[in-house]
Amino acid sequence: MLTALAANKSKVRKKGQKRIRQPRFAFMTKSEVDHLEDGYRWRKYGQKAVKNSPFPRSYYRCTNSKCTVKKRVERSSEDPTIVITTYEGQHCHHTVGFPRGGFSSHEAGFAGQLTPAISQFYYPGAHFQREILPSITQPQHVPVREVVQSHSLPGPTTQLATDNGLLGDIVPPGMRNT
DNA sequence: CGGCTTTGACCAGCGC
DNA sequence: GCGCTGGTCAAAGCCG
Repeated sequence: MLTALAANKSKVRKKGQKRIRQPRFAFMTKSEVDHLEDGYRWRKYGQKAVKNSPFPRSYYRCTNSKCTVKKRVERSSEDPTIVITTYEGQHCHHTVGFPRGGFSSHEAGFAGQLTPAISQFYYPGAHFQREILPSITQPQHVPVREVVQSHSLPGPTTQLATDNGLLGDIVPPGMRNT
């Protein structure tokens, strides 16, 4: 890389903004691909190596300018075949035409009304099982929603989810009665 | 040509 | 108070 260029870049830089706490939803998907189609279009804006995992974490943002939903995608350090997708925020729009996948408008609309990641259950070619942990159905003081999805046995993944503590996410009011 | 990915650096929060 | 880590930005490059 050109150092001169890098120096020039640093001059114009001014980022590192606040960290707004938004509702997050974590999903565990057993898949060989990192980026699962969920009916929305995502733009990758960053990738970082995280401490607890040998695999880098990718950061995506919804391409819809009016939509502030973000998502993090990382692989489980214990089972590389498990992809942990964490959604932050809620979509303020329906899915786009699903240019790259096999989504029907009905399913896409359904996903848009619930949570984007739910649509992953319809990921073509994979049979996902959704497992909602007790803390979800019976939210108490901490509105935590933990969803584990896998197209294999949910047992190990459930264990993983709890062990890693990666799925402790806040559920927005509108999401609880689903 | 437009959109998306890559990549390095910056910033803020948190823990020690 | 300092250092570490995570999260975000923005320019350049690549691809369709």
